[in-house]
Formats: sequence, C-alpha cells, structure tokens
Amino acid sequence: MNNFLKEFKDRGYFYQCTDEIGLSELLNKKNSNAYIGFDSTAPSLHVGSLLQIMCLRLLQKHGHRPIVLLGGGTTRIGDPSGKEETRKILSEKQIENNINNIKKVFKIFLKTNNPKLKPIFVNNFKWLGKLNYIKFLRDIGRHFTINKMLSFDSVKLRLEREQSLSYMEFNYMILQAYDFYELNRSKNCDLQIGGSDQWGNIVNGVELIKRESGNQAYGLTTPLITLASGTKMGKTEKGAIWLNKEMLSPYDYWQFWRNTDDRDVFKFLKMFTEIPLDIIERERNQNINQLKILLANHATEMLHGKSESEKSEKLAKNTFKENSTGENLPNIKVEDEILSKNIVELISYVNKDVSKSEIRRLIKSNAIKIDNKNVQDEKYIIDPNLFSDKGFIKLSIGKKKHFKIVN
RNA sequence: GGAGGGGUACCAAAGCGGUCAAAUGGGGCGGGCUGUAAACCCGUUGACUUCGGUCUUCGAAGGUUCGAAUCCUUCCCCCUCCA
Repeated sequence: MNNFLKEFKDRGYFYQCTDEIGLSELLNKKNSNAYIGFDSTAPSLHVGSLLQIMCLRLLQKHGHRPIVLLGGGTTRIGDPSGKEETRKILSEKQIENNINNIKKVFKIFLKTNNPKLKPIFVNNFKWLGKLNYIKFLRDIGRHFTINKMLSFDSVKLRLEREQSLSYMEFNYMILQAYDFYELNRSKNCDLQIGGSDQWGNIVNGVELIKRESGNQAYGLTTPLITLASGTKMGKTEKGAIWLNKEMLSPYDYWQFWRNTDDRDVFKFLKMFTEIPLDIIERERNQNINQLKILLANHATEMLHGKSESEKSEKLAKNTFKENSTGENLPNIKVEDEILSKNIVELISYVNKDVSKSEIRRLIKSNAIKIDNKNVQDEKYIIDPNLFSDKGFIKLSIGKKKHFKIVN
C-alpha cells in the first residue's frame, strides 16, 4: 500500500475511499494535489476541523500538495449535511473576514517554504460567483438525476424527518461536486478528502469529473470523532475550542488536551500528534497523566509554537501545584479604586462574564480563594498589605481558574 | 385554501387565574472523592441588593382582573392532517 495511505490508516484517519487500490497506485506514481474544503461560517476553525488539517500535513509529509478550499461560494449556500436546520446566511463581508482569519491557521500548520508542496489557497466564490445559471444547468445539471440526489443522506434524512430543505441547500452537493471538477480541471487536483459526512458530496464530484472530463479522481473520508463521553469533538461546556489564538489562548488550548478523557488519549496521540507510531505504541503504558501532557505539548506546539507550549506546561505545573503562589500567571492590573471595594466587585472586574449574583453564590459555596485562603464573606476587602511581600496576590475561582492580581 | 396542535429559562419538557423566578430531566457552574480523568455523591443555576427586599422574564402588542405563563383580542412564527 502507498505510504501516505498506510500512515493515514495507521493513525486512524481512514473511514472510506472511493477506490483504495486505484488511489494507492496513483499516489505511488506521482505527487498529487489533494483538496479539502473548510467551512467559513465562523471567524476561526475549531478542533473539530483539526483532523482534516492533520490530513493536509500528512499529505505534505508524503510529498503531495494540499489545496485548501475556503468556501466563499458554498458558505453562501450552507451545507445541509448533518444539519437539522437551515443555516443562517452570512453577509459577504463576514465571510471574507472569516476566510482571512482562518487562513492564518493554515499558514501555521502547513509548510510554505517548499514551492512544490506549498499549499494552494482557493476560494470557490471565484468560479461559483460567476456561474451562468442556464449554462450551468445544461453543462453540469444534466449529469445529476433528482432520483439519485434524493437518495443521499444529507437530503434523505431531512425529507424523512419532514424538515424543510430549501432548493438552495438542495443544490449544495452539486456545487461541491462542481468545485472538485473545477479544481481537477484547473489545479490538477485528483483527490478530495473530507469528513465522513461529506461522502455523498465527494462521490458526486468524482462522478462529475468522470463524466464531464473523463478523468479519474478519488475521494477519501475521515471518521467522525466522538469523544468517549459521547459528545462531538470540538465543543465543550465552555464553548468551542478555537484554533485562532485571539479566540482561545494557548494555555486554554493546552488545557483542553491536558484534560482529555483517559479513554481517548491513545487515539488522540495518534491522530493529533506526529509522534512516530512505534514510539506512541512503546509509550502507551506510561502513566496516563504523562501521556496527556505529551499530547498537550505536541498539539499546542504544532499550533502555537514551542515556546507557548512550554510556557503552558510550566504555567499548568505551577498553577496546580499545592499552594502555588501563581507567580507565572499573566498579570492583571487592578487599580486601587476597585481594590478598595469588596471582593465581589474585584471578581466582577477581573472576570466580566460572571454576574455578581453568580459571584455571591460562588463565595457561599467556598469557591473563592485569595492566596489559597478561602474567602467566605462577600464584603471582604483585600488587605493592601497582602501585596507587599510578593507584589501580587493570587485570586482563584474554583480549582481551575486563577488570576494574578497586581496593583 | 380548509381543519387541528403548538411557541415556557442554555436545551428538552411540565404548569393552564393567586402558594410561579416557574416542577422534572439534561447541560453548566461550585463543592466532595480523585489523577487537572472517568464514575459517583451533594449543592447551585434570571439580574441587582444596604440580605429587608427590589426589578425584568413564559412568541409580540394590547385588554379583562385586586391579581395572568395561565382568560380574551389582534399579529408573527412553527408543526400535523386534508385539498
């Protein structure tokens, strides 16, 4: 089997392929261009897309060139796959904005120095935006039968549940198929990779290419990752785990991986790090917490760089150590004016998302600590002398949230 | 177009004149246990508060009433069945 495909499988990326043998031969024969499309509905991707990004890296590693499609065109439509409801339609400006932000992350993850492997960024609005309806129907539309389109899961499920599916969304799969066709034509792209929910869209593309141009293209899908806890990857209680650092700090990203469920650690090491598989296998029986740190370090390093990753690890060690002073936490400067008010005001100032009622509740349930000492009284005012020995105080909200307050 | 059913907090879902800031479950948050895990147990979950209360919330706007999530009117939206 082709090396790329082998590693793809060994790392747990593989779900389905339109023609495994054919693809394997193709990839052995030449360096190929492969594309993955990304949703541009949010200003950042989250870990839910990370597996796809890892696929792109893997392509590069094996000498193939990734094409990143940021769907300015299809985002304007909304993919009905796996969606219960019609998606909100974003403004042009928002989409452009999102695309620019998302690009930053790819520039981190993908190698851009080698001109042969350098990713190609495409925006399908470039071709979808200027399609001529009649011409499109005649050239492309004729290859699709309604009979078949109705049989695809994305459509079928909606209809079965008697949820409305607009004509606009119904066309999504044709547009995605057309994207693949267009990339095959103009960029020599002969492979599309996507999540398992994209299977139908991908197959349509492969068929369209075959019929319209006679070329053989391939599709490859990755499994949907569910966590041991049964939830979808990417979203947690606190919200999505964003990849852009403006939306989620490197430390919080590190913490996300550090807090991986025991049952997922081994799987994630294979999927989300590039540690050689034999080494992962060898390390497997190590202390589970060491493995989690390993995972967190690698994942964070890949996205935010070595120094951020090391800082996060250090900060975590420091923060969770018994009686830590919290000196490594980022400074939060608080003026006397706030400090002279009570603890509720202080916390409210430091953590603006929490309401004062909530803070009062936290105090009652023993969740608030100043320099590791519980605060029980909501009228408590910080003694300025506390600053004098170290120059700062540590404010803790619960066990995981800590702040270093400087005056 | 006709006939019904429905819109309640983060989600699901009860309530159908006062005792409703609204049962219950999930989720979240906090505490306990631990390993920053899982499981489990407990507490909590509109806002503000001088802790006495005060203010805003049950699709929207009006109305009836001492008093409405609950009754009436109009409007908006969703669903089911028939055409």
